Amino acid sequence: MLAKHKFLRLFRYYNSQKNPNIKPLRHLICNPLCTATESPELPSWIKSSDTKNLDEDFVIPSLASWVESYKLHDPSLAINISSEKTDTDIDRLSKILKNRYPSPDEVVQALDGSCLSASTGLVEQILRRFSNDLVPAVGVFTWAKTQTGYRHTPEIYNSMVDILGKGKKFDLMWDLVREMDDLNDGYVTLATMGKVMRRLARGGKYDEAVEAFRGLDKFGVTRDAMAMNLLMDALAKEKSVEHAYEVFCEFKDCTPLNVGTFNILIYGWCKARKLEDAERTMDEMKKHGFVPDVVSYTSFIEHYCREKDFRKVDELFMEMQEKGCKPNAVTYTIAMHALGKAKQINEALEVYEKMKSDGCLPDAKFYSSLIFILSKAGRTKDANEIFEDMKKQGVMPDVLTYTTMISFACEHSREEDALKLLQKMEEDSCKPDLKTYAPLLKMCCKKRRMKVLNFLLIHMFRNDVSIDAGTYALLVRGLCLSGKLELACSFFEEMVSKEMVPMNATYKILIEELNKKSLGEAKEQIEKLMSQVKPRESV
DNA sequence: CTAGGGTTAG
Repeated sequence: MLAKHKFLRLFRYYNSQKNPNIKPLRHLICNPLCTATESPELPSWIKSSDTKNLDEDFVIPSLASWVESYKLHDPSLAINISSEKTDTDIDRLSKILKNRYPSPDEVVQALDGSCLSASTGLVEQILRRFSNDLVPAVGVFTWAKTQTGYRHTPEIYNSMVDILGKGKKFDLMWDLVREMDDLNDGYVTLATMGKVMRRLARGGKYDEAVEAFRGLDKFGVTRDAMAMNLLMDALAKEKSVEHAYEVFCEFKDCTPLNVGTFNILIYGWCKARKLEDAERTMDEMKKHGFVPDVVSYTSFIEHYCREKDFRKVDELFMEMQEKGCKPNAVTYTIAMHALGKAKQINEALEVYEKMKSDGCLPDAKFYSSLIFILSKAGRTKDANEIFEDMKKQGVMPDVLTYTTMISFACEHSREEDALKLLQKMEEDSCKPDLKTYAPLLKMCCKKRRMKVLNFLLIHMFRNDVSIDAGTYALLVRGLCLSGKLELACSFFEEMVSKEMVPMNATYKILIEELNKKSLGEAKEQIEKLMSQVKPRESV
């Protein structure tokens, strides 16, 4: 049967969407937890591979009727749904966390003294809101476990594993994985171990990531093609395609391979500018009886785009045609974007024309790129027209489209436009992310709009967007350049208090500015903080 | 998450 929390998320999702994007829906529904026979049968379009071009008038009623039949199927859900409306718990909980307790234990104590009760929705939201803030995240997670009648879902465990990995707390991360395993309830899945491997790879612990893969069966997870691809992808994306290749060599004879396995390597070699290795992998792929597909070719096209070798890009498009491999929206996006960035705007627009004549439909990401290159070329009016036109074509702007529009509005100091777009996003139920807020924050620093800055910080919090080290760096730097040193110092302190390691450049600019203004006392304070920063965990 | 993101320079 469909897990309750999952149903609730689905419910919230369908309640909030004006323009359904099927991808997250499928992600929500299509997993082993949800495929049991007792559940009302899912609408068939959810499982169909054609996730694009489903229109709203069709999807929403279909989903709504499924949700209704599900409610009948499990009447207890009605109660949960009505309690969804009480968003005061999250506010009260957040207020307590604002006290910035120094350790998770103290968070637990504070929460024990409150009359809050844990629920899946509440914990999920807190973990999102504090995903870059370990003390409150771990505190709430630990506290919720002690609440009677509450049990963490596997997804919440997975989120916590991910948060610990992101914060480089690898020992704690492993402890938690073992704790999940001890529950003996199939809590550790490939989703869990995927996060583990990815975080280890990102932390440069390549060997440990491989070890995690080797030991998958200890947690009852199968070492299949999907698991191996996950590991290889994690390694290849973190600048270590060589490690990915080693994994490939070691396991290729005892693990089933698929096209994806080879594409991950091709992509990795291309990204690392090792074209010969990429070509060798392509040959090896053929030897294994796999035919290069659009993904394989697109990786090569991207490589030549990076090299600005557009003659070679054309050749590859031709080769694809010969081989009967149709380029898709991704392929066209890459080619157009690269031409636009290389200031060959007319050639870029030709790609758009070619795409249309080839019968390939643009998607939101494609339009975002088009808007980006037009704006970059100073053609703001055309960019705006495309932004309006895409909706008429039935493609709703996504977070990247809005971020692109907001970035350029900020770059041209069109404050009002930028904020209106942010508001429009909300109306469209399109959630902003850190990259959406970054240009807005930067603009506020530059123009010394402290009230707007404050508004944005609250906006972020309300949208569960947790500030990361990069965003703190942007704030400190921007405020330094605008002479708002007091605020710059307080963000620096906040950053350090979250165990983030400031970059040298961030530290340097702050010290320099404090020196310039002869603020000796504040400078000493910052130096003291910096000396207490724990050096990055190594080996 | 097998491929498409502009990020931290004036």
